Amino acid sequence: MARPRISDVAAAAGVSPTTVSHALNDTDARVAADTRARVKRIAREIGYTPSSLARGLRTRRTRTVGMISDVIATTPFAGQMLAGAQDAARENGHLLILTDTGDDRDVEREAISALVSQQVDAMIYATMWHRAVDVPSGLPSDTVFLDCRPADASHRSVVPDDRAGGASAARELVEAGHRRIAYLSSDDPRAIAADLRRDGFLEVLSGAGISHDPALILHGDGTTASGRRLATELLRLPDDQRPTAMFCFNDRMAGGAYRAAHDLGLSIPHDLSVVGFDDQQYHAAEQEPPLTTIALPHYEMGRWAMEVVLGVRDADPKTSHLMPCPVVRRDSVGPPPARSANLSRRRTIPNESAAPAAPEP
Amino acid sequence: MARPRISDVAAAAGVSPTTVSHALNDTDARVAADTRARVKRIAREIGYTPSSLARGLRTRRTRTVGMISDVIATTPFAGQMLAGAQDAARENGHLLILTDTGDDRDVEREAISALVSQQVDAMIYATMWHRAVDVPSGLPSDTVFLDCRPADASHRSVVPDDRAGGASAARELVEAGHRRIAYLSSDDPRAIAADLRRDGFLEVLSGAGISHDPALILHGDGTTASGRRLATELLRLPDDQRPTAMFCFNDRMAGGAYRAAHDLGLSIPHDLSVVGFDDQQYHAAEQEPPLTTIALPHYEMGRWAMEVVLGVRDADPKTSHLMPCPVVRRDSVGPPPARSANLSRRRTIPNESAAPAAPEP
DNA sequence: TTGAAAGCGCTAACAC
DNA sequence: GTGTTAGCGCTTTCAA
Repeated sequence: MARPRISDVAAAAGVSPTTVSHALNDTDARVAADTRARVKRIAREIGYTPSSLARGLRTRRTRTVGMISDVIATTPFAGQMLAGAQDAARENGHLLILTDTGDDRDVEREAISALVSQQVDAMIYATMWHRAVDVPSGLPSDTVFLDCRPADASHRSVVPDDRAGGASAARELVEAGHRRIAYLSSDDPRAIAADLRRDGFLEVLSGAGISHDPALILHGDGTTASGRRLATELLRLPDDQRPTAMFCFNDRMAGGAYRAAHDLGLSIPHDLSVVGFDDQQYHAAEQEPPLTTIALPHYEMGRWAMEVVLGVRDADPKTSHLMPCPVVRRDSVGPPPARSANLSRRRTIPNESAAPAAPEP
Repeated sequence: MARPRISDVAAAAGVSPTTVSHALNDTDARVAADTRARVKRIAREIGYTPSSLARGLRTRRTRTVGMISDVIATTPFAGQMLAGAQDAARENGHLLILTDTGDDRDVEREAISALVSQQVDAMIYATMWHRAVDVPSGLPSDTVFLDCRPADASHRSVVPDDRAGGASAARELVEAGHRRIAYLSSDDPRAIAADLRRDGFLEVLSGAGISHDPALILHGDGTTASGRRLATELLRLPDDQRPTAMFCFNDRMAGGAYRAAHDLGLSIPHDLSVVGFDDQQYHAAEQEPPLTTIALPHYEMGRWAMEVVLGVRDADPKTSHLMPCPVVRRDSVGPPPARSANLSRRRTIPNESAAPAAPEP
C-alpha cells in the first residue's frame, strides 16, 4: 500500500485538498473548527504524514539545516556542540543534516554542493577546535561559523573566549595564594587558543604583581605524555624555582601533570595545584582528585550558532561572538605548600622513579 | 538572482530540459557526446545545481539516510560509528540526516516521523552501547539496528561480538602465563555486554584448566573510581590469593586499576597485567604504559549498517551480525611476577597510601 | 468557509 | 538523438 497523500485525506474527509492543508497546518483560521478537527482525526487514522519534499518544493523552505564539520561528530572532544545545535534545531522544528569532511577540501566541496542541492534553509560551518579558517567557496553568505572564525571576517561566528578563560585559570591560582605558576602550553601551530589563553594568563599574573618568568612557560603537543614530561621537568627544579601550581593547555596534559606529581611523591592539591582546560567529558571529573578546569562552552556555542542561523537570535555580523568559558571548581587547587612542610621533607626528588617519564609518542 | 533551473540551462544550451537531464545524469547514452559536453559546460558556467527536492519528488528517492540514535553524536564514546556510517554513505552518494534523541521516547517518535516525512531512503537505529531495544513504532521494516538488537529479532542488526572479545582478553592473559585472573565487571543492568564478556572469559579459563573463582569477579559501575576501588580490594588480598592479572569491563575501569597498582607501588606489567575493553580513543593509548585492550569495532559496525541499509551488502535478516572485537596489543600485559621476586619484597601492602581509594561518585 | 487551478523543478514515458 | 507531455504531492492565489 502506498503512502497516503493529501488527496486521500481529502477524499476520506469529504473536503478538498486545500482545506486539508489549511486544517493541518493551522493556517487560515477561517476553516471551521469541526472541519479542522475531523480532518485531523482522519489524517491520523489513515497515517498521513505530509511529504516534506513536496512541501519544500512548493514553499522553498525545507526545515533542515546543514552542518559541515571537520571531524566533530567522529572524534570524542566536541560532541556537545552537536548536542547544542541539535536541541536548538529541534526546538525550532528543524532537522540536522550532518557531514564530517575529515578536513578534506574535496569532500568539503562535495558536501557543500550536496547541501545546497538539498536546499537546506541554513548552514553551519564547524570545526573541532578554535581556529581561523579559509572560507570555502559555495557557502551561503548567511552561514554561521562555529568554533572557528573566517579568516576574512565575512561571516557571523562564535568562538570560545579563550583569553578570558586563561585569565580565569590564572585568577583561580593567584587567589589561592600561588606566585610561581607555570603554563604548560601547546605548540600546535593551528591552535590559536594556546596563545590566547597564555595572554589572559599573563595579564592576570602581571595585574597581581607577579613578574613573567619565561622558564615557567613550556610547550608540549597536547598529549598526556607531553604534560607528564613537562611537569616532571618543572617539578625537578630547585626548591626556590619550582612552581607551586600549573595551568595546563588541556585536561589531557593536566592528567600528565597528575602523573608526574604522583611519580615524585607529590600530592595534589597539597604539594601542587593544577588547573586544566576543556572540562573534557568523562575525563576531568574522573581524575583523582577531580580536576579543576576551565570549561569549553561547546553546548552553548552549538546552540548559539543554530539559533542565529535560524534567525531566532541576533548576532553582530562583523565580529566573532566570544562565548565565556566558565571555571569548573573541583579539587585540584589549594593553597601553596608551606615552605618547610610538605615539600621540604621531599627536597631530594628521586631520579629513579618507578616509571620514568615516557617519550613523546 | 534566483537559483538557476534546468530550463535555464536548456535555454542557454539550445536544447530541451529533457536533454539536459539526460546529459547531466549520464543516463541515456543516446545523447550525442558533444551535446553532453556542451550541456555540462554550460551548467557549470551558470552554476546550476539540480534541486534534490524536485528530483526526489519525481523519483521517490532522496539519496538521504536517516539515523536515529540515543546519544551517539553527543557523547565521546562511539563517534566512530558515525564515521563509518558517514564514509559508507558518502561513497554511495548519500547524505546522513542525524537525530540524537537523548533516549527520550517522545523525541524519538517525532524524529522518526520527521525522517519519514523527509522520505529518507533508509534508516539506521543506533545506540551508544550494545543493548536490546524495544522497536519503536513507525520505523520502516528495512531499518538496520546498529550496536543494539531489536528485542523481537524483527530487523537486521549488527553488534560487537562481546563474548569472543572476552575470550580474546582471557586468552591474552592465559597465554602470558597467568592463572589467577580477575574480571572487573560492570553491574549496569542495561549493559548486556558485561555478561557476554564474562562468559567468553570464563570459557577460555576453563578451557585452560583454570577453575572458576567467584571471588575474582567483582562489579563496579564503569567509572575510573570504581575500577580503582575494586582493584585495590583485589591487590590487598593475601599473596596466594591476589590476582596477577585483571581483565576490565572498560578502559576507564582499567585506568582505575592502573591507579590502584601505582598507589600500592606495583608496576604494570611487571607486577600486574591489565587488559581493558573499548580501545577508547585518546584514552587507552595514552595510558602509561599504553593499555592492551579489546577494541569495540565501532567504525566497522557503522560502515556495515550503512552498507546493508543501502543494499550494497547482504545481511541475514534473522540474526544479529556479530562484529569481531580485535585485540589491540600494547604494553600492559606481561608474564606473571616470579613468586619470590617483585611481589614478595612488597608483601606488606601499605594501608596508608598517599591517596586512599576514592568513594564512588 | 470552502474549492479550483496553477505551479514549485525535475524525470519518465513516449513520440518524433 | 532530441523534444513533448504529464505528473510526483504539496501550498497558494483567487474565485465562489
